Amino acid sequence: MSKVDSTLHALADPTRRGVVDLLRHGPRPAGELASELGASPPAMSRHLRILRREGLVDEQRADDDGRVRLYRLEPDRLAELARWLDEIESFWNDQLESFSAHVAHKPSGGAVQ
Amino acid sequence: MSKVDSTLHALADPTRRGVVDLLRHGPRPAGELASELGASPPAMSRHLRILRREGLVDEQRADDDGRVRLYRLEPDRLAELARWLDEIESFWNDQLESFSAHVAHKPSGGAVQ
DNA sequence: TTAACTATTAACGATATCGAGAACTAAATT
DNA sequence: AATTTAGTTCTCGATATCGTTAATAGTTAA
Repeated sequence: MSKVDSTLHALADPTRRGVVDLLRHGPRPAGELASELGASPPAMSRHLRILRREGLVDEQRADDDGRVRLYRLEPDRLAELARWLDEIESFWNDQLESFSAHVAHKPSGGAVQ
Repeated sequence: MSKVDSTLHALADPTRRGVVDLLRHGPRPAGELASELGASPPAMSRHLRILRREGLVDEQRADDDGRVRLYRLEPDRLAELARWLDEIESFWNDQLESFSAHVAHKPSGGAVQ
């Protein structure tokens, strides 16, 4: 349903998560991603296609060498995922609060920890 | 490597993510989770076992009826995942900052947008 | 214009995942 | 004690996923 589903699916693979980890520090050519993560070029290409399809990365040819394809992180989907997690956490904190309020008879501002 | 991998794998399935979404609002019996998400009891049981194995949920028998197994969210793993995303986002913001610094010659506090 | 290089796509086999139905366990009800 | 209820485990077949090898496209270098 939500786009978070497909984002999670894309990140479920360790190689693809490794790509995201590497791209945090800046754009990189597909070949470097492959060699650093111990994946064959075809395998990496497939992973990159999935990440591209899910909008997690973006591709662009290198200025100085048209053969090289630079991949860079596209953080919007990750931000969505972060929002989903925040949502869950806020609900969770509400529950903890109401629980401690129940116990301590102090409706707001109780030290939950 | 990291525990985030297995967490993502556990959340990759839409049914399992639906379970997490439902459990945000409070504990629920396995049967309710199954019927609300349109999964057969055996299928739901398998999904719950995976979520339990990855530490995302916890199970406990109901006080008033020992047949019922209540599942509740265990948010630690989700918090780890949130931290991983925060890490990526902070790197990303650093990059945006250094980029805008490059452009605007003002190292800190520039409006990135 | 060839040859080398970067990367992608295609075809195929191995492995993993998932759901459905049957059998089983444990607790409550009668 | 026998039956019903809640949930799990087992087995099996269908489907999806992933990696490897081979072939292809586009770009640069000789």
